[in-house]
Amino acid sequence: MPNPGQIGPREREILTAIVDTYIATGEPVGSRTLSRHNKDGLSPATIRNVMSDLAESGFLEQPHTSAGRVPTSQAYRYYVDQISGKATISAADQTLISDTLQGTVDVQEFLERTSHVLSLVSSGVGVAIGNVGPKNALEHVYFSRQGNNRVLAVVVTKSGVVHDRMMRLERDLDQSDLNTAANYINENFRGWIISQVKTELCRRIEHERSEYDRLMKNLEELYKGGALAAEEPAKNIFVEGVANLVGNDQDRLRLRDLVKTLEEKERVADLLSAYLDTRQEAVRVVIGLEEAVPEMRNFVLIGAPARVGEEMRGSLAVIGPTRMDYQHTITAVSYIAQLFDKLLNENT
Amino acid sequence: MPNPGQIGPREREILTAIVDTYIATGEPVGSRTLSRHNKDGLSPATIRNVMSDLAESGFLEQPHTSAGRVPTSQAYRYYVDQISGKATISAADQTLISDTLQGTVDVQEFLERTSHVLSLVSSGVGVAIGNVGPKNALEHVYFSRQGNNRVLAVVVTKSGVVHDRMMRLERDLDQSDLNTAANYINENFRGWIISQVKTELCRRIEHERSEYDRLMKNLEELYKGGALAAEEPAKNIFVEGVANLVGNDQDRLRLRDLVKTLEEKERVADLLSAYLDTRQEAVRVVIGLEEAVPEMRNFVLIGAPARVGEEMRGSLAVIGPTRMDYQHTITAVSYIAQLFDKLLNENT
DNA sequence: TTTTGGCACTCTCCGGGCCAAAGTGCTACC
DNA sequence: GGTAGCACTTTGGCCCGGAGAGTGCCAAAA
Repeated sequence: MPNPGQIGPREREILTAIVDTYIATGEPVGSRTLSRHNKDGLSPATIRNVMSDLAESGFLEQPHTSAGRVPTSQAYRYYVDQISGKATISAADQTLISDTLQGTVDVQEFLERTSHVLSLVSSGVGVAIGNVGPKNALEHVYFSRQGNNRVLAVVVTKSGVVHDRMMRLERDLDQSDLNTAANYINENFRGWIISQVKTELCRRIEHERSEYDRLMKNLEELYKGGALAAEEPAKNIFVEGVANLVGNDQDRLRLRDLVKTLEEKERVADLLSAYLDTRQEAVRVVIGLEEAVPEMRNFVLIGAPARVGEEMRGSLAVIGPTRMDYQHTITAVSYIAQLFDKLLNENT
Repeated sequence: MPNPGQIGPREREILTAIVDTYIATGEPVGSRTLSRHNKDGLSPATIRNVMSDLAESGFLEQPHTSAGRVPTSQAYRYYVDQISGKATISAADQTLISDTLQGTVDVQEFLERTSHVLSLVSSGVGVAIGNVGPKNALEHVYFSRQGNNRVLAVVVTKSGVVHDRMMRLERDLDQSDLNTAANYINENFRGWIISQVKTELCRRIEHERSEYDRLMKNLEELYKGGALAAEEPAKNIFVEGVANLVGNDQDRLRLRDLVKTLEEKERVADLLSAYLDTRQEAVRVVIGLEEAVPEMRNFVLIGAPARVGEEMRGSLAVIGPTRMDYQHTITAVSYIAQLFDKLLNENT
C-alpha cells in the first residue's frame, strides 16, 4: 500500500459496507460474513487484509481478539461525509412530517410538534429549542394587577412568542399605574431587542428620576420584579421520544444517567447551542458527544438551525445512538428545517 | 384458625415483615430468612404455617414451588393501610421540599417544581397537573394584532394561570377593533367560568346581531378562531423523573411502552383525574394500575389533590414500582399537598 | 505484486452435568 | 398451638466441552 493512512475506492467500499451491516445487525462484523453478503466477489482473505489496514488507520476496532471489527467514531464520521448530499427523503417521511406541521402558525407550536415528529421518524430523541437569545424584538408588554402585590407581566415579541411571568412587588401598584408604565414601554421601545430595552430602561430610571417621578418609580419597581427577566428558558425546550432510548442495547447503568441529563433541559440547550450557533447552512452531524457531556459517549447529535429568512429562531435536533439510520434522520432534519422557513416565512 | 380469611396480630406482623424485606431486597422471602432477621424468636416452621395461611387468603404468591413468597397487590394494599396515619416525614425531605417550593407565587411554577422534587424524593416519576377543568374563572382577556390575519389571544384566569394562543382569522381586524372586543368581554364577563363565557358569548352573538353589528361580527370572528378554546392542556402537565424508572429490574420491553405512555401526557392526565377527582381529604394510594393502563401492571400511584381552600386547582402524584418506599413517598406527597394550600392561600 | 486458499489458533456462546443453598410440606413431638 | 426434623424440589453458580465465527500468517496462484 503506497500511502498507509489513505483510503482508496476499495477501502471506501468495504468501510461503508462494514458500517452498514454493523448498523443493521449491531454485532461486530467479520471478513467471512462480509464477503458472503456483498456482491463483489472478494474473498474473506482479501477483506481481512483491507480490514487490517483500516484498523491500523483508526477506522475499526476489535472488542477482543478473534471477534469481528466495529466501526470507530472516525469511521462514522467518514461514513456520514460519504452519504451526505446524495440522500433524498422517503415519501412516507415527507407526508408524515408535512401533515404534522401543516397549518402551524407560531414558533412554539412548530417546535413542539417538531420534537414529536422527529422522535417518531428517527430512532432517537427529538429535541427542539426556541431561541431565547438576544435577538428577540419587543412587540409590546402588558401588565395586569393580580392583588396582594402580585403583577402578571406578559411580553410579546415580534416573532410571536409570548412570555408570561408572575411577579411579586414590594409596593402595590394599581391597574392604571400599570397601564401607564406599559404604555411608556410600548411607545418608547417597540421593535427594540429585549436586552437593549432592559439596558436603556435601567439608564433612564437612573437619569430621569426627577422628571416623571411617579412613573419612573413604578418602572423601577416593575423592572426589579423581573418584568423583562430571562424568559424562562425551560418553557421553550421540547424533548420527546425518550422511550426510543429505553430498550436499547447499551449499558443499562449509563442509560439512566443519560435520561437524567435529558431531563435537565438547560444542559440540552447548552449542548445544542454549543454545536449549532454558527451561521451554518445545512444539517450538522456531531459524532461522539462525550466531550460536552460524558454520559453521551456513543451518542450522536444530528441538528440544524431553525431559521426564518436569515434570522435564527431556534434549533432542532435528534440525539440518538451511534448505531442509527443516518440517511433517514439527516434527510428528516433537513426537510423540517426547510419547512420551518417556508411555513413561518409567509406569515410574517 | 377460627376464621380463615382473618388477620390476627401475629399474621399482621409477619405480613408487614415480608413486605418490608421484599421491598428492601427484591427477592422472594422465605421462612428461614425471616426468622433469622426478625427479633421475635419464632421458628421457621411456625412462620411457614402462617405464610401458608396468608398465601391461601391471597396475600402471598410463590413464583414457583420451593421459592420464597412474594406479596400480592392485596398485601400491598393491607400494608399501606397499616402504615398510613402513623407515618411522619423525615427532616431531610421536609427541608428539601420547603426549600424548593418556598417563594413560589403562581400555580404553574409550583406544579413544575413539585414534579421535580417528587421525582427526587421518591424512586418513581413525579407528576403534577394543573386543573384545566371548568372551574377557571376569567380575570381578563387581551387581544393583540400580529399582522397577516393573525391575532394573539391572552386569557388570564383568577387563579393566575395565563393561556396564550395564536390564531389565524378570516378577516383582518385592526388593533382598535380588538381592544373594543376585549373590553366588551372583560366588562361583561369578569369572574365568569370560562366555559360559561363561551356559551353566553355564543348566545349573544346569535341574538344581538342587529344591535352592535360591527362589534358582534368581530367577536364572532374571534370566537370562531378559538380565542377561548380549550386551553392547551399539555402545557399544564409536568412529568419528571423518568430516569428513575430506567435501570429498574422490570421486564425491559414493557418498560419501553410505559415510558411511551408517560410521554402521552393526556393519558397521564386522564389517569390522575380518574383516581383523584373526588373530594377526598388526603393522599390516595392506588395499587395495580393495569385496569386503567395495561402497561402499568406492577405500578403504583400515590397522589393527592392540590387544593387552595376548598377549590381543587390540580393534582400531584408519584407513579412508581410496587416495590417502593411507601412511607417516604406518602408523607412527601401529603406534605406537598399541605404546602400547596398554605403557600398559595396567603396571596389570593 | 496482488489476490486467494489453507491452516492453526483464539474467543464467545450455548447446553449439559453437578453441587450447594434455600425453601416447602408433612409428620411427629412437647 | 408451637417446634423440630426430614425428605423433596427448584434455582443459580460453576465447570467443561463442542460448535461457530473470526483472525493472522504463509505459501501458492494469477
